Parts: sequence; C-alpha cells; structure tokens
Amino acid sequence: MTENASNFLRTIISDDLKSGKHETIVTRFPPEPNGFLHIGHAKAICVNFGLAQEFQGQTNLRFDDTNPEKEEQAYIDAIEEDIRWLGFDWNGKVKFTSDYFDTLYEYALHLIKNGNAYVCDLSAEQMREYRGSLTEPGKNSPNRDRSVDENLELFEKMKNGEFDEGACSLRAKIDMASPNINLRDPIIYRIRKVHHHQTGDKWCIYPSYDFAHGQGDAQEGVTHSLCSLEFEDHRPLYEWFLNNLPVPSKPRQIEFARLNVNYTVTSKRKLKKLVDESVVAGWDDPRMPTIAGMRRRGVTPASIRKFIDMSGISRAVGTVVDLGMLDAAIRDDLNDNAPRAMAVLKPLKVVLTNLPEGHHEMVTQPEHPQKPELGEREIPFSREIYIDQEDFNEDSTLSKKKFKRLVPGDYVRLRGAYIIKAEEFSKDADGNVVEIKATIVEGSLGANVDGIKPRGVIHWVSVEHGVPATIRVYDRLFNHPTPDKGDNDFMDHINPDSLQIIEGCIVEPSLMMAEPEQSFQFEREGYFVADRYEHSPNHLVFNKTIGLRDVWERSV
RNA sequence: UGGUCCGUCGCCAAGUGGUAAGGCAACGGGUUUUGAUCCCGUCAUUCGCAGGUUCGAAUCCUGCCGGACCAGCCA
Repeated sequence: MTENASNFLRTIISDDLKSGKHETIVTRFPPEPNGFLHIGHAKAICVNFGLAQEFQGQTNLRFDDTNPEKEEQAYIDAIEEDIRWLGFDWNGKVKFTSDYFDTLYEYALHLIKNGNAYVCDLSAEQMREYRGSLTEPGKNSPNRDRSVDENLELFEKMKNGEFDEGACSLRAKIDMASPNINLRDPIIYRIRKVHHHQTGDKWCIYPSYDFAHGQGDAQEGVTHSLCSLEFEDHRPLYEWFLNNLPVPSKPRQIEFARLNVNYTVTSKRKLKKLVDESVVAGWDDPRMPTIAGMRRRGVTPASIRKFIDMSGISRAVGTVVDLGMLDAAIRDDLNDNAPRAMAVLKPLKVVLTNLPEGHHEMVTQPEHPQKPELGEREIPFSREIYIDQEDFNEDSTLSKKKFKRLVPGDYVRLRGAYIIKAEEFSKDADGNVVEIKATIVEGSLGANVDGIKPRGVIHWVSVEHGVPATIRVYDRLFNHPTPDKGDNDFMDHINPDSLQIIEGCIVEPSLMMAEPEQSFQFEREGYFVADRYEHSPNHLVFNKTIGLRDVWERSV
C-alpha cells in the first residue's frame, strides 16, 4: 500500500506542487448527513484523506447540510465515527456548509446586484416546462428581467418568510439555451420553512448544492475538490460562481469514477429497503456494504484501505470491481495479524482409547505460525476430543490425495498434538456417525514417527475443556453479480442463504478471553471476529469474516 | 437523436509518439503439523472497430460501434 501506483489525481497534485501553483494542498470529504456511509464512501474518504496525507496536506470534514429536512444529527455522529474508525482524522473542527450561510447570503446579494441572479415566480412544474429538454433549448422566465431593486426586495421577503414554500426561488441568470442543462438559470436559493439541525430556525431559505459547494470550498481554501463523475456537468457552473463572486480562493473540481462492487448494492434507497423490509437486521448487519456492517463482519480498516488502493482511481465509467479483490485484501491483513485458534463448528466426539481415563495434558501452539514474537498459547488436550464432522469419512477407500482427513484405519495429525488412528465408529438410528474410537501414536507429540504418514492435519478441541459458542456464517447478500443493473429488481436477487447461525460450536478455552471486535483465524476454517455487541465471556459469539482461500473446495 | 465523459488480459489499472507495468482471478511447481501462508513460474505480437498521418501509434487525426451521466425548488 506504499507503492503509490500512478493515477491522474496524483499526477495533477504533484504537478501543481512542482509548478508552485500551490504550496500545500487541501482536500475535503463532504458527506450529506442523511444516511450511513458505505463502501463507495470509503473510496471517497480514502482518496481525499489519503492523497492529502501523502502530499502532507490537510483534509476538511464538511457536512454538506443544505437540505435540512433530510438530515439528522444521528447521521453526523455515525459518519464521524466511521471516518475515525477507517483511520483518518480531519483538519481542525468539523465543518458545515451551514457555517457559511451568512456569506452565501451575501454572495447571493452580490449576484443580484450585478444582474447575475433574479427571483423567479415560476412553480416547480412551470420551471420544468421552461427548462426545455435534452435536445431543445429552454425559454426565459417571465421574471428574468426584473430590476435589481425589485429582486433585492423580493429576495429580502423570501428571507423574511413572507412567501410560502415553492412560491418563488432565486436563480442564477446564465443561459436558458445552454446545451448543459445545469447552466439554464439554475436555482440557487429555495424556500424551506423547516428547522435546521445546525442553524435552528434562523433561516427559511437554503442555498442549493451548486451554489453552496464551490463557495464552501473557496472559504476553506480547498485546492482540489475531488468528486464523482456525475458532477462533471456541474463543473462549468462551479466555475461560473467562482468567477462571478468575490471568493477568497479558486478551488479546482476534479471528478473521478465512483466505486462499484459486484454482488452488492450501494444506493441509499436500496440499502434502506433492505433494512426496512427486514432482509437484514439493521444498517450494521454484517452482510451490509456499509462501513458499520463491514466493521461488524470483522473487516478491518487496513483491509478496506488496501482494497481501495488495489482497485485504483480512474475516470472509466461503469466499471465493476470484483468482490474477490476485497476478499483478498481482507485475507491479506488478517493472515498477517490475526492470532490463531481452534474451533469446531460441528462437533464429532473422538475417544482416544489408549489414553487412561481422566488423562489430560497441555500442548502449546504459537499464536501465529509466522510470528513467533506474538508468543504461544496453551491448549488442554484430553482423552475425549471433538473434531469436525466434515473431517471424518467412513469410506476408507478414499484416496489420500482426495481426502486428507480421518478415515477408518488410517492416520491423521491433530494440529499441535498427536497423530491418531481411527479404529472404529458408531452411528445413531439415522445413520449419522456419532462417535469415533481412535488411538494415539506414542511419541508423535511434536514429532514425526518413522513409517507413519498421516493423511493430513485436522483441528480439535478437548471435550472436557472446550467452550460452547455461537458462530454466524455469512454469504453474499445477492446471488447476482449486478443485482440492480438493467432490468433487474435487486429484491429478486436476494440470496436466501446469506446467514447461517450455528449453535453448539465448541472452541478452545483461550477464546473466553476474546474481546469484542477481536479477530482470529480459526485454523482450517477462516477468519472470525468476536461480535461487537453480542459477544461476552458468558456467551461467545463469533461472526465469520471470510473463509480461508481453499483450492480443494473448488475442485470438489 | 443535444451536451459531457469513457472504452488497454476474465476483473481493476499503469502507460500521454519509440515498440504493452502492477494487482485480483486462473493455471503449473516447491516448502509446509492450517487442503492456509510463503516461494518460483505461466498468463495481451496487442490496446472497441475501420481508415489516415509518421521511420515508428494504445498514445495524433477522421469516421463508426459500445457504455455511463445530465431535463430535483436532491446531493
């Protein structure tokens, strides 16, 4: 994550610094506090904060709060938490576009005085008609040529609440025939008689995004205003305001492609529907592509950053990054950092008959096989152990190549302990194997034994010492790579088996010490995290973050 | 069919006139008390297509094809 592959944003910034256009750069992350952050926002965060960090600049967090009826304080808090969790911190205090409402109002007056803005009485519907279409020019508003004085007076009345919502609006006077619809006299102030979460009841007129954003950037000395491709058509307008207003600086807007990942959806509306219709348990359900959901799933901040870095930045539209790339980033981080442990998801009892009744001893295993500096842990071993049901097959003719686990009459290594040989097994009335009798090979603890070649290595937990746990296994939420593209209704492509709750798992006792949100690799199973909210020493609950890479499973 | 942008390996992505980086995936092989990790190797005579300019083009020009976005008093 330090190679810094070349991309057009890095090139622009580095050129601006070299040429002396800027001595230092300032970027900003401008979320609207009207929903939870998701993987797509993670890219915007990593790009804005990451680039600034790389070039020793600053990044402002500025809530773009120009539409109070959709926004809430709760979202502000959640967004701040998500950004911090991702590992970033902003420059100074949190900022709000509403911090500049006074200035923006002055700017509107400035435009009016210069004949660059007018109060328009057209209704929303009329305005749509006057706007024209993609192929036809629009028509001028009948109010377009009002005098400066009249506009000043009307705008004053708008501000004072003398008009109803929708009765009129303030528009920039640009060009109703422009091929760019954003330039056809866009609305810059509208009447909204609602309480604002930051400014209270001070205002009943609010600036539009287009009017507020660039001016907010200019107030803060933002040098590079990075946004997504859909704002490309707004850039001429962004620049028009900057050129017609006495702004303190001239930021540059640069667009880049947003992140799309397959097998998921990221639109706020769709995510909300999943929550509202109880397809998932909430915004932070581990199957959700939200930052909070991924966090709950056990995805680490480092792996998200790595993923964003891997997937790159470009202006190519309609690209879809393979979820497998996120998986790779997660495994990469967790493999390096997660301590190992043993957990049996579907227990099958094995009695070691050549060990005396009540026998038990401690065996030691490193916390991490490639990192001895992380220390060791002690694991109790005894005469009765559990192995996973899937690690035994009664068909002893299975080849060693095909099944590297326990079969009757053959040997297998118990990870960190002895080699054992399955002698016999018993079944219940339904034909399920319920118990295996096996023997340990003397001298095989921590050593190989001449002439005995175990088929493989399996994990285990002592019956007497094992601790029960609940383990939740997640699969992708959708069974279609692009659930909301084209004619697809994303609700038709929900994977009915995206959640499996396994009760009665038995895990090694050291896991009783696990803290919520601590990640482990359960050997041979995958990466798991102690649930952020429901895990406790009295009730162990782990969420499966992702399985180990498994070439064998694919060939079956 | 108006405007803007984009098309480089299955996926992402460098490259900006000098003869196709890298990552993910895949496929071989080695190490291994995790079928993991790690290591080694293979994987675009070709850059949406067709012409043109040039000693030389993925990079420049022309035309065509395909995709994305824009007609909220949303951001």
